[in-house]
Amino acid sequence: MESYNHEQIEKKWQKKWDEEKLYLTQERADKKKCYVLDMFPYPSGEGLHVGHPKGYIATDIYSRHKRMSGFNVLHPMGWDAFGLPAENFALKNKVHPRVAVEKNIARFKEQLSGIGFSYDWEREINTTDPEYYKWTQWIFLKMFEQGLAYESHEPINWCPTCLTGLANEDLEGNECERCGTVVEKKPIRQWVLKITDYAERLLEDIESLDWPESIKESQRNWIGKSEGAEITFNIKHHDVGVRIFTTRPDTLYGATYIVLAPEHELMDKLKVEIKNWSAVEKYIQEASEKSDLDRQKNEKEKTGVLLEGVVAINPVNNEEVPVFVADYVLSGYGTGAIMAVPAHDERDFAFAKEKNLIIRGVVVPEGNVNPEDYELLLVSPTSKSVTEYILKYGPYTGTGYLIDSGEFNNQKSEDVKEKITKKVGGEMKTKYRLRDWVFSRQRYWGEPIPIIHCEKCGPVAVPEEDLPVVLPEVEHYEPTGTGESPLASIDSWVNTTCPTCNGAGKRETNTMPQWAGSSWYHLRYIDPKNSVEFADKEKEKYWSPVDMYVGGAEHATRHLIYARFWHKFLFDIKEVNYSEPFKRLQHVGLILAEDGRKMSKRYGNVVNPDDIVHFYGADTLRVYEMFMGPFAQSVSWNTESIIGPRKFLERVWRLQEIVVEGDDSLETILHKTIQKVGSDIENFAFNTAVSQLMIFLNEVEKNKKIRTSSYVAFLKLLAPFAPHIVEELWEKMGNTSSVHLEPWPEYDASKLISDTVSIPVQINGKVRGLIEADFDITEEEVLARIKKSATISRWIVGDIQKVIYVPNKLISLVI
RNA sequence: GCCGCGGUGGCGGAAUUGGUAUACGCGCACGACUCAAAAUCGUGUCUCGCAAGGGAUGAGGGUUCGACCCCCUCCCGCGGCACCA
Repeated sequence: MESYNHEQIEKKWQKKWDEEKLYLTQERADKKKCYVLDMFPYPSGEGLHVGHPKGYIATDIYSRHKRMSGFNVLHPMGWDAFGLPAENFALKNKVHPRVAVEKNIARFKEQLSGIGFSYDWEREINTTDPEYYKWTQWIFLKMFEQGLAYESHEPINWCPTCLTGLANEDLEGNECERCGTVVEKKPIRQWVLKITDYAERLLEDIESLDWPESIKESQRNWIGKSEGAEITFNIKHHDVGVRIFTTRPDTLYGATYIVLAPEHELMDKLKVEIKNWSAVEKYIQEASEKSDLDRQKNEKEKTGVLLEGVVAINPVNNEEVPVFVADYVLSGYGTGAIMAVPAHDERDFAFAKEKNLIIRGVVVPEGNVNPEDYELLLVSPTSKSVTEYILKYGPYTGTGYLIDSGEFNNQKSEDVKEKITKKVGGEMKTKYRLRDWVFSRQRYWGEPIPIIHCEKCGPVAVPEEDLPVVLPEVEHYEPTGTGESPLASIDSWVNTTCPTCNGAGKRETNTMPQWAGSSWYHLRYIDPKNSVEFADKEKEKYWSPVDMYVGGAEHATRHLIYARFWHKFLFDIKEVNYSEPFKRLQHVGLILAEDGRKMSKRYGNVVNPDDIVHFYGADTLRVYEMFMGPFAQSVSWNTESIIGPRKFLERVWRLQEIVVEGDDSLETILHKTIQKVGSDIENFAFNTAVSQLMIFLNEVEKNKKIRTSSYVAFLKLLAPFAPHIVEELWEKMGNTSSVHLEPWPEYDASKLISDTVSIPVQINGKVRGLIEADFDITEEEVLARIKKSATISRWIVGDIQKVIYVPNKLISLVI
């Protein structure tokens, strides 16, 4: 027997599979489909490190297993090549982004091909291909048509390093997610997508998804639903009122002042009324200059100014209350105005204390109160005593029974929210934290937004037949920093005619963000070459939705929200059949460097998969990465440990020497292995699947022989994990077609049970011995055997009071 | 602060979801083969103890014949949200 030469074997089969187009996918009515998708990579200049393929290995194993189990599997790959990373790389290396991307893709592809993935490369897509982004632009126009894409001049987050506007999702705290620079607020014209129209559905449908709880939770937090009421406080001697938003209308009787956000529109209208306008104006000015960072730093410190001469009226009791402007109220949320209830809200309490304002409690806590103090409340539930209590302990933000609330006294706070709102003519309202998606970037390397600006007609959609609007060649593609994209300087491209009136028009020069192309790419794989329609309806119906989606958890509140939003929109305009794109999602845990840090060129700790493939082989790499630990968990790479999987494959290689005809001794373990490997793959528990394969191999070696049929079954179980070595061994058995087209072995449930069992004997909760017995031994027999055994029965001192027998598992005696 | 996930040998991690804790692998130690080394194979490897036994799944309590698993109170790590009314 020649020794295991991984390099030769792997090259041989990769070439052959490719030539035979083994993994080509077509729609087939006779088979159930399974769509297995990886989050496609940005082809960055650094190339793949050893962590990138982890997810791809998992989906490859999953796909191969599904194929062998009779499914028609769609398993494609492509490139998310627009956006800042690609552009920044190009700028740094002084090459055109298009050239850089082409080069990087070639490099990525070469690296991937060495690992033996079963992608259908005929469906390869690239978001920067005009034939691809034609449809990205098309979707944008459909949204524009429906009023979901609109122009806005609101101040947005601006990264002073990347020189572009950003969406909320592009921030980490208040830093640019790309470069870590603290963002500024900048008022520039921009395109915005109305994702907030979908907030409720995006939230509701989370429940239907087979996704990790942590990602679902992140999305719920990101959408941030809260239910409350909008209530108007009239302003004395004035015909306008202040519309406030509160989640606690039940505390309306406790409202002792009103606060407006500095940017509130009422400020201008009340200008003449406000006696101390210069002070107020100064405060507003200062607030606008404060960065978000300053605001957060001084979270505890509440600042604000009283609007002298302005008095609001609490609609529930006609009480006159003062009005403040303070930056602890945010203009972007709710109505930008609140009623302040210092007795029952931390922030209002802090502000009231600072400014010495009235604090009036109207809700009595339910339990959990210092008994002495609670007595104070119960004996005399008056404003005074409650206020004393609150001053002593701080605000009570829970629910309870109302006091000092007129007709609502003694009712539970939860029960009166709607009643009180109704009484004052307010309205129950639901608010979301989610903001509309700032969709324009002032950068070169992105999809041009297909809009033409006309002085007469306003923004006009580029007619569908004129798509794609191709990104023009440009001499300088560096960002300008002016709020205009580099495209603005190409007059010949910018100046065009208005499609509506044929007058002079100017093209929109902003481009789309990084996330545009990836928001629908899962659909492009279904019909990757279609240039006449978005996607063939029959094909879409056949493949949709994605059955298994695998990628990093860092996309929880970015790509995964955007893609759900676009998909729902496409569902609404009847382009797709399902309202959710990704039925099941697994997230892949990072592979960290040996030093526990992220792998990065910067730290010089990158392990290149090419080296591992060359030295240990792709099959070893695959088995190792799956064996390292639970799939979703991060683990540190450890080149020392990779020897384990390598030795395992070498031992598998030697197995061919001990294949015999007729030997039944491995039946039970074989069927257990078939069962466990299959269910583990389905559950993404690859580490225990590999471990079970190792256990089986250990048993075979102990047995010193394996019969042909068991060997065949074992090879098939290993095939998804180590496709090359198995294919070689399969061929050596005399087979002429690929093992990867073979059916997955089935297990026989009756053979899972071994003839004998060993039953631990517990006496008063401690294991005192083992009873080796035939399967299905009765309780009486076990007890008899215990009595016979001196080493066990010596522990029985006194009467047996209770016997718990779990058949074939355990017996427990209580003395 | 709120929410979610987690904490098991020297290391990565198993444990059929309440039934022999530490599978599988790495590392380490010893042995075989060898002139020698590598490779390979074998044995051992949670801890205290000569042993009989005892103790241990972040800490402490509880439920149970029996708890890594369920309940309560804490501690630590990771992730999301956070002046969102």
